[in-house]
Amino acid sequence: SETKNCVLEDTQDHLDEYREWIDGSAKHRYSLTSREAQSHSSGWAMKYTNNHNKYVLKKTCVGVLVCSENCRLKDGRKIRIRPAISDKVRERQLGQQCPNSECKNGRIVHRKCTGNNGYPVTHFWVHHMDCIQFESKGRHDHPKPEAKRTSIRRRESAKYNMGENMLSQLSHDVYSNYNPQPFLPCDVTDGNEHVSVATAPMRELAREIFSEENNNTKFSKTYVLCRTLPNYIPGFDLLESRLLSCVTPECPLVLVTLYRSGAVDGMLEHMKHLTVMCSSPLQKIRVPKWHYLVHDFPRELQTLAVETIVNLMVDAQMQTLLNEFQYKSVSSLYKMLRQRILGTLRSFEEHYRICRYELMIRIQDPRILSSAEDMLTRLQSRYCTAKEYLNIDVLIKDGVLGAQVREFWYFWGSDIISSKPFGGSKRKKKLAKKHKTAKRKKTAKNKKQKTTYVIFHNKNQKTTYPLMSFFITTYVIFHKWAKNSKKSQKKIKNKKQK
DNA sequence: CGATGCGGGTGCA
DNA sequence: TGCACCCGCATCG
Repeated sequence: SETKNCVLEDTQDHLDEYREWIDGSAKHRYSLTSREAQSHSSGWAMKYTNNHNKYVLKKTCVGVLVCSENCRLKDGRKIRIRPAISDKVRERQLGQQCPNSECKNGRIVHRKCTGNNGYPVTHFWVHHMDCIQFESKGRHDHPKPEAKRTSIRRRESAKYNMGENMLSQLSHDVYSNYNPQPFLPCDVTDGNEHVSVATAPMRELAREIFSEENNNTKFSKTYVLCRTLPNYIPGFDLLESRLLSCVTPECPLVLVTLYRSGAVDGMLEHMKHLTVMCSSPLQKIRVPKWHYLVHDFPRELQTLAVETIVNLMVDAQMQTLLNEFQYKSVSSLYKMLRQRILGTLRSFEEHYRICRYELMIRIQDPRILSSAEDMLTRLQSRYCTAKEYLNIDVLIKDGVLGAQVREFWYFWGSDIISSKPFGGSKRKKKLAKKHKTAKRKKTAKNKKQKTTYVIFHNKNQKTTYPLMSFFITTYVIFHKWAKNSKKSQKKIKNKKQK
């Protein structure tokens, strides 16, 4: 097994392209973003098999349905019907008349799969931090059943009785969702390169601005806006990434990243890297500590990019929850987490709109309002350099806008953010302290009574801590869910006893 | 409605 | 204890 582990470690970074018709014993590592891998699908008709192991999803092949007369269609092909996955439905399929109009005596019969030592071929699926692992055992000793698409297409055609052209168009539309197109304007081949390349600009910029050695402790206290040159990083064009750090253990980093374009792999690598960066090095499991995560993608990339991020977060959360609670029911938890995280994602436009609105309604004076608008435009401009951004921070600190902006940050940003750009005078510090202690009290209170979790249910704070609130609600939901499942188990047991 | 997954349960080696 | 298989059930598209 030691050699096996070595081999696994060697290939750890390599992800495989999803393949539909895997035959023979094989092992693959698929991307977390792969739809097919997510749905554990295969060209072969595979049914779920209970192996009493919550970590590992096991499926067995249900073979193929063929004609008892072994007839041929006009084009010479033989009948290979995809068997239904559920036993009852498959039972129903058997004995029906052969769909070939020229075959009159033919009946549908089941050809079982015995390619795995006399047993059906098995597939195993395991979800990991960085990939979905697949393993197949045995070689199919029967022809391929018709693909999922064609069997559905057949149903569609029966339903709508459409012409061939319309039909192919329809199925193309339907299935374009299932086969995410690889992002074309991507010339990156090796995923490993992204990480090192991606880190450089941030660290370089940090060094440039603060003229410091690449010292991790110092770096972790900087407030950086980084803007990378177009096409500087292969795989994705990072428009800008704001990174705010602080010493608070719950939330060491605040991150705002905007991608202009890029390949999913590149983004995934970038996000992975950020996950590591945003995690405390002492932690065994790398959990992203994003306080704010705002993304703006081109429309065609949005789904994939969001998918990437969500998967990453889901996985990080999954690992934590599973480790924390020793609960192994992966799939429903996975789905639940996905939904929660998707619910907390907000587009940059939306985020900006809300922030801007909140800022503007606080400014009464029309002159100040216009200079605020100017400032926002300047900050938004793609020519705004990092130094300039810091200068604007200084401007805000002592300028006319200071009070409003500060108030805005206290309300919309957390104390973590606001304390950075608006350190400043004693009065401001007092203000900040007030806010901080108030929040701390609340937190402490709620830490004691673990079952209520109202910290982030306050209307204002909910918007302030979207992800934190997510973490908390996840925690609550998870507990409720675990309780309920225990309850239902008890109920069932009680019923049986009765 | 069927695909998919969960999990209790049984029989066998 | 591991494996194959059965069944009922819940969820989802």
